[in-house]
Amino acid sequence: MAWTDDRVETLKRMWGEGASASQIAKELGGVTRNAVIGKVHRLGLSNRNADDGKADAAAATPVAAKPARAPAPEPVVEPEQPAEAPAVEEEEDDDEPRTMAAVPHGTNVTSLRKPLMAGQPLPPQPSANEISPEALAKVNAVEKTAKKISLMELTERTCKWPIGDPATEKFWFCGLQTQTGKPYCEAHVSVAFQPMSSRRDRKR
DNA sequence: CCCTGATTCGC
DNA sequence: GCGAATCAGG
Repeated sequence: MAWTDDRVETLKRMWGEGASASQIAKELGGVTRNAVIGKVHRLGLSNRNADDGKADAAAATPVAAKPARAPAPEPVVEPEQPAEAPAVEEEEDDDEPRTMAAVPHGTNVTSLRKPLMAGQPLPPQPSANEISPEALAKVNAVEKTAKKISLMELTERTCKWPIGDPATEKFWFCGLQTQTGKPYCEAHVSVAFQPMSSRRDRKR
């Protein structure tokens, strides 16, 4: 695969949007994340420096300009952006055979658009519903052994099932290994995706 | 273990 | 210029 203008453009865009090298590589296809990183560096957009070129020689000489002084705690105001907070929901393939098993008890689906900033688009919380008791028990058991990872630690292979109250400190994600492609671990998949068959084998 | 970007260096 | 291998970290 060659770095066509088109692909480079995509690379720049995604990198600018904060996508990871592997994500970009996957998007482009035919390249590895190493290739992407290598290209990123060659393009010189690895790190965005506010000032480039003829800046302070002192700042450009980290080795020599390293006083054994106390590291002056400068309030470095970095315009860092959380990239995309809603890492909970994948935006790509939205054609998953998901069948909302249970919407939280009294959740106003219509009014959880902007007010809630702590909890992003959250998957359905388990509630006493028509979910197989076994699955629920399973989940409860899993929650005890969950890795309890934070939002930033979520990856495509970590269970994104939220545990606890997003408005509280006691909030984390399951974090166990996902089942494969699924956003949740096995236990949570079983409660998140209902086998939409209520009475499958009826008369046939 | 999973992941991230950074760097090196033969091609 | 390219990117696999490797490094260094979370």
